[in-house]
Amino acid sequence: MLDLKFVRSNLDLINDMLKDRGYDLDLSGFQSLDKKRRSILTSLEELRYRRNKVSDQIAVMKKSGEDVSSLISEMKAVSKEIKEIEAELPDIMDQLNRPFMLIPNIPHESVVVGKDADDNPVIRRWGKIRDFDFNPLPHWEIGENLNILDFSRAAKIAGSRFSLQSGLGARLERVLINFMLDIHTNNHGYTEILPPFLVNSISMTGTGQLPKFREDLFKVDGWDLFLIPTAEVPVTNIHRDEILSFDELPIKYVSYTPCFRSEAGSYGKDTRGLIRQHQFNKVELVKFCCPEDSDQELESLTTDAEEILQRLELPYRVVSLCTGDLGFSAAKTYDIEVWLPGQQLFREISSCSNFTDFQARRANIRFRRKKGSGTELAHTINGSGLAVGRTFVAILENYQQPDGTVVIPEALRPYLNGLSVIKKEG
RNA sequence: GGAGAGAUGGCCGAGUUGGCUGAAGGCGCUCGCCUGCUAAGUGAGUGUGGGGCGAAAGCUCUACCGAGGGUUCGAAUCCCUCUCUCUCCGCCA
Repeated sequence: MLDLKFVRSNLDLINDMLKDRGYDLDLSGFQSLDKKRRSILTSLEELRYRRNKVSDQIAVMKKSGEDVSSLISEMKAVSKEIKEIEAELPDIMDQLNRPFMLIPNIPHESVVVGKDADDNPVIRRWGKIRDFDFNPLPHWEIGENLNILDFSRAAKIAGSRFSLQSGLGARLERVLINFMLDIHTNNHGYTEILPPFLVNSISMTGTGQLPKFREDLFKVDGWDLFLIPTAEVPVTNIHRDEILSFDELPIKYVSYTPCFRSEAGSYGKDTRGLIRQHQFNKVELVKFCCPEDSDQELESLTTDAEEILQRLELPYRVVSLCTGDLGFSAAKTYDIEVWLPGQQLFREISSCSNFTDFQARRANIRFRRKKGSGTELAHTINGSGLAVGRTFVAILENYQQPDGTVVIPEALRPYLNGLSVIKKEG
């Protein structure tokens, strides 16, 4: 959510921004609605002032035994009027808020204007793409051949877009989670969080999933609870409605959670393999910092995520999302894309974003520079560090051997009792 | 699931026969004074959101005592609903 006062006085800028982002949002009614809101508020507060004053007067007069019946009947009318105006207000607020909540964040000045993913500039590349002297297979074939991935039974149990890992497949996934958490906590100074995997609608609104993206969420029938689509939701909401102190910033959290997404609207896309699942594991990095640091904190969060790929020796590139590809709440986003030789493409494995004060305003996350000074909105930053399932995919495809086995990256071997290769079991 | 208790400012804690209580008192914190010894004393200040005026400092109004409704001229105080916390019983990983 943007600042109301800012929008009020920068409507042209907002409209340009919406165009850059490819949004079709009509804000023409905004100004008159906002004016109406303020005039209603003013008259309401005048009436309340009067009521408060006279009520005090009544109390004093009553004590001294004076007759107050005429004042009371007069105030009866005033109270009635107040109630009528109060009843109007929610409707105005709602009319004003509905489009307002649908305005996306303003892109950072460094974000290039573009239409879609094809316009995303590549910022840097890392690692050498391996030269295969055989035809590399996609991970679903590798995994099923090794009996560590089973999509048909997953479909039997739950349906399409679910997966089942077994044996070393399950173990590799678990070990990857530990590996990532260990690096971020021990080497990068993040505090580990294990949050609820279901959250209420207030939390979902705080991070921007609601009201705009309800169809993407799984809701628990009969409860005000949703399955989290990312740890960003519970972890960012840790400090909802809080005033942080300057000294504790930046706050850095790392959290492993499963993530649940309906993937509505992506029918027919990535139907094979582990790429797009209703449930997947992710290790998420979340930061809270002061405004002047958020640019730098996004850079360091991104390199924190990159380090996982470097240690696993998986080649990747970093792209900066253009205006047309940028997410709703983000001012700037770096996508880290890992190379998948089985599919001959770079695939997003982490998305690192600076939300500036956009999420913080919704979620009411503030900080105070000094005791007694005013409050300011914090900036929030988050990114995957990394998507575990896609890391699993990248290992299978990049480390596959002609005989169908998969070599385990050096960095993971200590987590697997020194095991160096995944062979078909049983 | 059954029975009961509670939810007040950064914290503790008054206030429940409705009326200068945005809220006593204490602690903490900030600034000043005093003092000189790892402390004590003393003075002042110390919530958030919204509106109006102002270049600003600031002034002023309004709302907020878990949340939402209701009663009333007037509610932290009365009534209803909900949420959360605690205690006991039951059940359970």
